[in-house]
Amino acid sequence: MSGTARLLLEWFRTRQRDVPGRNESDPYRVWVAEVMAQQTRISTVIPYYESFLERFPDVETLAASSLDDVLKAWEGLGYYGRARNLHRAAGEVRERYGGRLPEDADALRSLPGIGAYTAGAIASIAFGKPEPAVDGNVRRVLSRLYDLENPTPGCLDALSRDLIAEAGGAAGPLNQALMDLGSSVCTARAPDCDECPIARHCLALQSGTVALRPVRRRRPPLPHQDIAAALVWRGPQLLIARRPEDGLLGGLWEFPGGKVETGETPAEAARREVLEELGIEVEIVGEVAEVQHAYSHFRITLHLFHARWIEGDPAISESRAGSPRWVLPGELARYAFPAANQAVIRRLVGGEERAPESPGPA
DNA sequence: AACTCGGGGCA
DNA sequence: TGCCCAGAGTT
Repeated sequence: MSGTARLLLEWFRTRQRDVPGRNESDPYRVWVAEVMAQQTRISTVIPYYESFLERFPDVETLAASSLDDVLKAWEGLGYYGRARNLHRAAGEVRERYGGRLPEDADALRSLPGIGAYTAGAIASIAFGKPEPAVDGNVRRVLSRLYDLENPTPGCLDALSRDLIAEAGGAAGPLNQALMDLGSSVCTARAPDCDECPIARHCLALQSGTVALRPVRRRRPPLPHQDIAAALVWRGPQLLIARRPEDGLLGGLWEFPGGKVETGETPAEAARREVLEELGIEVEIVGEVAEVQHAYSHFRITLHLFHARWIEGDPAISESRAGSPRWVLPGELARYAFPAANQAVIRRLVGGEERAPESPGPA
């Protein structure tokens, strides 16, 4: 034994970190934790993990639930395709595998939302299979350990398998040790090599290239867009619509609106979009809020307006935005909305933001 | 291989 | 502000 694997396992054994999906025996719980953790910090995942499992304690419950309910539990966590895939995969697990996750990594890999990393993580952690699980942390740790500039997935896979073999096949603990090391010691910005249990084996540390591993690309500046949307009031009710399931924020609910075109004001854009998308005429009667929000690849200013319904029935119009419906402000809490809307939603649910000129509660 | 897809935390 | 994060799916 080279010692690297043994040092990793010893270091990991002394760690007691509260990480979702670890120290779990239920493969379903491991699965949910790993999907939630995709591109998401663990501290962000923790509250979602507990409440999600309380609401969907097993595959059967998840498969039998509506996508709307699953998205509501996912609201604010981002990458909503994960929730859609998880829901779809639960159905497949129920149909094909009798409600139990398959133990084989390739079978896991074929389920929606389970890629190479997640398949390896579930197989190794939940089922004890000698499979690699290379996430961003492991990629960084191995890149530094072997001083590799830009290793391919296949290369990292092979290196992981070697370490797993050195660990006597204990892939679960070894994979978790590599991930844990990457997230707490061998970090991207400020690696703490003094505290690293395998520093003596680290080729990048010997070469002085730790800060250069792995290489990262520079990103172009984020473009900006103005978005206008309307709180369309019809008496005490307001109008919401469900976004298409494909694409950005797929399946979430929103207030109707769209991009502000050049040469028009946000208020004009809000009125135009409501007419184009839902075929209803409204009059803009006031401004609600102006929200700044950043997505991964662009940023927006969301202009929200109060609007008064004039004519048109969204239920029978040829709408591109599916399933428009009228709801009371207090009912908004049932629907999953994008994070950019949350502050306004809270005010509406709490009754602080109300329809202008409305008589108010009797 | 390049793009899309959220949101939050941190220097 | 830019960068990163226990990645996957699509083209």
